[in-house]
Amino acid sequence: METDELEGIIKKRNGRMTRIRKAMLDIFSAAKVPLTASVVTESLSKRHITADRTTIYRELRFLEETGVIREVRLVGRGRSFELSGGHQHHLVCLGCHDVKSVSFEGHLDSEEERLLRDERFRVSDHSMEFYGLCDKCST
Amino acid sequence: METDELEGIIKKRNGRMTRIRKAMLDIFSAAKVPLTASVVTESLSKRHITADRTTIYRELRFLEETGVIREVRLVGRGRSFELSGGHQHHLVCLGCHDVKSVSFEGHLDSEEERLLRDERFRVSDHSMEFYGLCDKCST
DNA sequence: TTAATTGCAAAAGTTTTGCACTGGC
DNA sequence: GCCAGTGCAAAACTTTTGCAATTAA
Repeated sequence: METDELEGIIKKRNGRMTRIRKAMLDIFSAAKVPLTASVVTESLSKRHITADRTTIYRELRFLEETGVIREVRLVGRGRSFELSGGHQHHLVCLGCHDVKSVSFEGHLDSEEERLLRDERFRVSDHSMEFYGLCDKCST
Repeated sequence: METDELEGIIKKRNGRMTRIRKAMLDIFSAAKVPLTASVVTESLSKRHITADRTTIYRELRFLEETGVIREVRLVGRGRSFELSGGHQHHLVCLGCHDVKSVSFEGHLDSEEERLLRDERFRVSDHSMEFYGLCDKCST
């Protein structure tokens, strides 16, 4: 998603482009893996921007409600978020706990159709994570 | 997994069959969805068994380390656990927040082989969750 | 101006740690 | 009797709430 596009979404919600919000959008745009609230706080510090915990959490909720970011849950990690665009899946190393985002080359459409037919469950989103050992840790 | 089998696993770890541990094994065996620490505490109460929070958390860790249960992360829910045997996936309703466990009829073996080949990542486990609306909430 | 955003204080919820006591085997 | 298991108190960590002050538009 482009920065301009993000700003458009936020303006529709009567959102204002504050220093903290802009920095958080930058941080999520640059992130290659999902970020927790505390990691976002650290990233802001590196940019010499201080923000109260409360503000971070409120902003995360705001960005999630506007659809800019989405929540990700990974075993062994705290609640985290990533940019909504470009649906990512994750490789979580059980050795070094590193996370890598990857795109899934398979397709789940037929499975989602089956769930609608058999379970009467209308899928709108899914998550898929792989746990195991990365190259460094597998020896 | 059979109860006898579970007891065998625990004995190998020098584990003792206490009232609380036995009750927790029963609770997880009967559960149809992943359980959080607080839900486990409530379930124990219903059986007139009181257990300190500390004990619950220590027991959850013990059961996870012995491989009896595994951690499950679902968006919108706290950290939860389910019995390891019979790998389950989940339908999470975004309307009523109910969870249903289902087995996936597809196959991810080829995808896991691709990850080993292209990413040098050795998959040992995966999670897959579907989010959407259940029958009741989709009207 | 004025409504959205922020910081601060405080509370609520979750998970862990240290230590002394209890209870399975 | 030994040592795993337990409860209690306390701390660490995460997330939310209420309110007054600030600031983008």
